[in-house]
Amino acid sequence: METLINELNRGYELAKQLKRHIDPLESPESCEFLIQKIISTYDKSISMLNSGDLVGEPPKSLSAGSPRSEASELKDQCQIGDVYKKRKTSPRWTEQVRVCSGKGIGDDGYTWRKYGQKDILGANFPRAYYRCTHRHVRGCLATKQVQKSDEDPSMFEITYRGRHTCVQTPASNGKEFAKLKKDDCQPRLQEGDQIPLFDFGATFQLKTEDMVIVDGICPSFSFLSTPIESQNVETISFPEPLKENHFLGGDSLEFLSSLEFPIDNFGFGENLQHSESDLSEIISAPTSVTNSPTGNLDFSSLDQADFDPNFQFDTSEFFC
DNA sequence: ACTATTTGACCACC
DNA sequence: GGTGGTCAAATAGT
Repeated sequence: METLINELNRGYELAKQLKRHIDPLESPESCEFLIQKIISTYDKSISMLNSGDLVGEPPKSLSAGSPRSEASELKDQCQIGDVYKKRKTSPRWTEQVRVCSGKGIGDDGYTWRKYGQKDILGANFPRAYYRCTHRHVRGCLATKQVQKSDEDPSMFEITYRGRHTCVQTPASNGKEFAKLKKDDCQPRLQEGDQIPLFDFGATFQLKTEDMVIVDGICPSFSFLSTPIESQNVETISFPEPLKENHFLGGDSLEFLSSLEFPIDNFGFGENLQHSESDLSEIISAPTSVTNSPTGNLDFSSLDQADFDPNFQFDTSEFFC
């Protein structure tokens, strides 16, 4: 295990060195993206290994934040009348994900409703509590906690608790998607604001006229039709140059357009009028990239595609 | 009017 | 008794 950690650390450092040697002006955005992806993967893997998350875990991908089996799943099945006793018997496994960027944190494709916030002892920032919007309608007991990192205020630590028992689709969850909140450093969107794309740091200019375009593009990236069971979370961070319109900002929408995603597969062709929250949701949803049925989708598919302008996602695999 | 967020209070756990 | 998680009334936003 120690050797493995050392190797991962080595790879992590090498990837960072490589990143430093690449001239952003000469390198394709894809290279920058992939390198950042590598670093992110190493970072997560190391964290998982150091925290012992893999002990007793099923052989899932190292790059994903595997659920931690804190207690028997049998407890998950308990039905407790007293709401306060639910804490005792609710699903005990948790997932943690670090999300780069102070905007659009935790936009993972599910709709969440904030139900509380607490100052945590020893933490510089309060912890926000969210539960699935469909808690009452569909009895979904999934919750998550969002807390700004003490070490790096630009990072957020998100802890997921419980599995979604609801099935959320872009069309169904858009209206209720968690609003951006000032307390979480998520300023409300306004025309001209930069909003995160993919929720890993990339941003692009939000313009009223872009709405339709975004509606057409973002669903392709939103791994929203998330399976109930798979909640591994992937953190992908774009380097600063990419945040500043080099990759997805401004004219870089061309890049997204060039990917030619079959948006009709998501049912967005029928409803191009989305609310602001719809947009933020759609855009940021892929925070949990590995929420896909593949369990570890990552962007390996992008690797294979080498950013071929003609590349298309096989959505049948991701969204079925 | 409806929905989401805020926040003080309550409760379980350690 | 302290702390964290949740509830629910009050408040804000649309």
